[in-house]
Amino acid sequence: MTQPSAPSLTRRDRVRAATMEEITATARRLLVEHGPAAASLRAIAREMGMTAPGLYRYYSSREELLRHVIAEMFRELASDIRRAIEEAVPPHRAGPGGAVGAAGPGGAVGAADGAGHEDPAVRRAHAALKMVAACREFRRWALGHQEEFALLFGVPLPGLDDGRFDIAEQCALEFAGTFYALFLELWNAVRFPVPAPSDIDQGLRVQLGRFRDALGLQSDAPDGAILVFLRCWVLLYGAVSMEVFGHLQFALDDPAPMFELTLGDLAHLVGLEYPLPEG
Amino acid sequence: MTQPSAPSLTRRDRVRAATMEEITATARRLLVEHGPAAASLRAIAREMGMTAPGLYRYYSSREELLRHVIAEMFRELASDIRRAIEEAVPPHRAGPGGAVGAAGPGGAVGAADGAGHEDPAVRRAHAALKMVAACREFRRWALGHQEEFALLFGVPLPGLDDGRFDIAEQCALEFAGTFYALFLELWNAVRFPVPAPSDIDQGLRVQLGRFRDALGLQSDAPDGAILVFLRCWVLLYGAVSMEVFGHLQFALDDPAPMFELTLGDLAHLVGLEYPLPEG
DNA sequence: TCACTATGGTGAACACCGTAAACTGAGTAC
DNA sequence: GTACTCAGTTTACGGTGTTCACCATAGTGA
Repeated sequence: MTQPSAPSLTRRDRVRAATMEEITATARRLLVEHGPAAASLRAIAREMGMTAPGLYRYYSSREELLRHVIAEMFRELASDIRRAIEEAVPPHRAGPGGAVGAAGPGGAVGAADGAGHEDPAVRRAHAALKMVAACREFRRWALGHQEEFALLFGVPLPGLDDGRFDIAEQCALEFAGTFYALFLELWNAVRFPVPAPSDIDQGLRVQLGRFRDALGLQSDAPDGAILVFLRCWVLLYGAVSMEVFGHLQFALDDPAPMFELTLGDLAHLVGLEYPLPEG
Repeated sequence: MTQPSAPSLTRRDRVRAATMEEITATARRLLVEHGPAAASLRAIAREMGMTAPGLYRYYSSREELLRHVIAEMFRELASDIRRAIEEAVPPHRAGPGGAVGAAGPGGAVGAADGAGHEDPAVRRAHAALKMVAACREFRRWALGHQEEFALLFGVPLPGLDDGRFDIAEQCALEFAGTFYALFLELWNAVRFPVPAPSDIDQGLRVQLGRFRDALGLQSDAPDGAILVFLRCWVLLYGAVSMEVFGHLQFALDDPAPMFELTLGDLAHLVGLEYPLPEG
């Protein structure tokens, strides 16, 4: 040891070991505050009062660390959207035999509210409110968490798709399940028109079936409904990511009114008329 | 000079100076062949038989170099799409007084073909064929140039939007003009329903007008038509970028049939029925 | 022909980066 | 006491963008 007292001078005294959550939280904070390049292993470690190689005790690479950050963000986003869905409809006191909604792992939140309601018109209205709230919350989160959104929905990390099913993809699927659960409720409430099985490309139909199985929510929704779900998702993704990534700036300074029209398109896809009473 | 003959041994003899085009071409080749991280200044320079600081004679930073690469890609993509549009309809011998289409800087290609035709049904059919061809070519290019597509339409470079109007944005606008010129032809041929000016949010309408002016193609298309144009673009962008970025893989292995349905949605937006005779 | 200048580079250096290997100090089970 | 594990640290390697000082060549005006 060349400088006997150097270690205790240069680093913060660590009274306990770091945790994986602290590391991902630090990484995320740096990412949000100073951009993706600032979330380097050295910077993360420095922020925690340690050195970069120490992080390898917790994650095998920077990419694996980032995947855990991604997973955490997916969970937060899904949670925020579930909350927005819950708050979209007034609380409903279910009857004694009510609340039969099958809440799967995706979390069919609010299934006891609108879905369990006996009046079809109320169920329909509640489902529409929830749908609009979920889409709005997705956009709100994206605009308020642009760096995070870019990580979740932008160009994927280089080695992300090496065959195995990692935690980020798992949480992404769970996030999709949040929307899908809402969509199922909508389908049960509205029964909007969907393509007949015979009108769907054969190869596409088997893929839709696999996707439904992967989501884990058992349902009687036909393949056509899942198809409509994906079309809605594509439209929502396109509108929000174009806005967040600035790809609409060549045309619009403020894409907000355009998004309202997108909501109208979405509502049209699921048999609703959009201009609802605003919240 | 410590080693008299060293310079001529270690580097390729450069008989002439490098050009900016050679540099961007080399950068692009490395990007495509080995991913974005491989397009480092040192690698580009090495590939050209020079050293990294020499590149600063041509570009003030790596980012500026990449912006020129982006501009070149936008030009190529626009050119490919224009060619696909031209080849979508059989060549038409215009009458003596024909070919009145106002070809602006965006390049209203084929304006002398379908747009100048006298039979409305033919004009309509040709416009539909061109629209489908353009969208298909956009997807084809994206799938065949995934690294390039990610650069053009993924998360933008960090410092890209620092106020000034650089060459990449200029070429992006020109690319948009390619689609817009086609869209104008479609509008003139089909006159599909568009939102009335009074139905469009006031703030949105002035933005749409600004956008039309920025494109430079003088036209009598109403604001509602530009709005439909943007909605088409959002849908197309969403479908293609989700597929290229792998964000549909959680649901679909092969998104091709899904894209055909997206084409149907697009056709519906512009008053056409999609299942056309395939090319 | 001489001096001057612009062009188009080079090599060294700086401050970073992810990562691997060897090592170290504390705590703990036996 | 001894072996072992944990949670890090040093050190090092090769890579990155970028800056700086320098240099060879070409062209030009006097």
